Amino acid sequence: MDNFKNLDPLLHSQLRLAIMSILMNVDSAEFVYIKEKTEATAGNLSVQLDKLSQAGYIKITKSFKGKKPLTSCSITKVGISAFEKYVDDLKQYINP
Amino acid sequence: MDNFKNLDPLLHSQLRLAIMSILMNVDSAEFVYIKEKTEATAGNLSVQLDKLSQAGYIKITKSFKGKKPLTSCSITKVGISAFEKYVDDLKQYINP
DNA sequence: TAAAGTAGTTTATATTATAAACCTAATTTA
DNA sequence: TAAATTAGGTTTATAATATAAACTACTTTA
Repeated sequence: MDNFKNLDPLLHSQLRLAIMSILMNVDSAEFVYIKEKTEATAGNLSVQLDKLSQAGYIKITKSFKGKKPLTSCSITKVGISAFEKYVDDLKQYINP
Repeated sequence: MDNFKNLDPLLHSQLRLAIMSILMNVDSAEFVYIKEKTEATAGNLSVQLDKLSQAGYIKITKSFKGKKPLTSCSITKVGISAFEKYVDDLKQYINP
């Protein structure tokens, strides 16, 4: 309980944290839904989803809704663990 | 309770958050003490303390301990409010 | 069929964090 | 007492990160 634990840099980012926060509470979410909830630009969201996916924190499934592309995201077990650890580590910073 | 609040970018940084966390719990702290607790390099610490000071979140007092320079830091009222707001905003991200 | 819209991705730029190099003064060692 | 070492920083250069602008590919509407 002495020094500060390093916060997972992948999660210590407002947008990625918001994405993970959403995905913690749903089975899966579509690109457009996440975009609206986070108020992120599509470009930024695309990049950050990719990073989370690269890390294995989320799973991205590309399909079609009718004839339009549809990107769906869901959190993985690894992602859940990482999120929980992040929250736990963070407590050290925000509690007296 | 719908969309995500923006997290104060000045506080949403591991090192600056650690600095503020320390200063929330003491009257004042010396540069070297903060450096040890946070395990930051002196250069990085110097820069980040300066940013917090510029924002009015902390007060930096430069004096001498014997013949050596001594930099002391303390949190301001503005800093306390900002920290508390940050923690509050953050809860939206980490609670279900 | 031209213009506008949807759902994204790629790439260029701005911002931020970090470390390396540097400074000044004091102290120790040879 | 000259040279190296240490303390306590600051400044500056670089690496990493976030963001927005521009672009792609396809679809719908006028």
